[in-house]
Amino acid sequence: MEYYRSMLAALGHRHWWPAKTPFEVCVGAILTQNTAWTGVEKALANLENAGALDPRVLSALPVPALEELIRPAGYFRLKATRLRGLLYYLEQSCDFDLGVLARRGMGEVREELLAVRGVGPETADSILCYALGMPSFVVDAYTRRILSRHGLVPEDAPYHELRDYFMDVLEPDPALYNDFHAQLVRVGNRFCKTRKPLCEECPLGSYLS
DNA sequence: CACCAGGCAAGTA
DNA sequence: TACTTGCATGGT
Repeated sequence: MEYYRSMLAALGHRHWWPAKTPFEVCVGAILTQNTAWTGVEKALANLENAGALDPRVLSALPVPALEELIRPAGYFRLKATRLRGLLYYLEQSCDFDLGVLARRGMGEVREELLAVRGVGPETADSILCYALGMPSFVVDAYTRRILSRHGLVPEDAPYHELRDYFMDVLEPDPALYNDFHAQLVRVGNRFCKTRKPLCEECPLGSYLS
């Protein structure tokens, strides 16, 4: 919590995820897997220009066409199938009305998302938090890097351990989880860019006080 | 040129 | 169960 207060003071509220609609969040969550956001932006722009940032239009799109549109996000064949899988789930579970999912129990929806091929814990939590407005803490590479380098968790700590680390302490407040993860990404992006063990300039230490 | 980016699943022993 | 590998483009 001290980290959060410090980052909040330094950076201000971020209220995050660059997307216009909850559905766009779902698409972005798949596209950004192990990929720089710049490529994802291009892919999303392509989809937008094609009028395909709509669940029904996107579902009707032939796979090769979809692959071409998302090519700049990398792993395009893989992600095309993953998107189809997620679309199928969204249609079956709520007929593309994400508000319906948002009113159900978080644990239940999380399990269902994890059962979709190509949806792992981070993607599921991103959708829960940023598309459905639920208090599911998102752990990503930056989160792990920042916490482990500050000796708060082992470097190879499993996903759920990091998630619990936050959720055991924080109130289940969607806006808080949203902003907190955004802060971590911002700090990681600016100061812990590399995978290599040291990030000398990382000023998180100075955020603690 | 080498390395990295907001993961995940499948294959191997 | 615990490693390893494939997936692909674009930027530094």
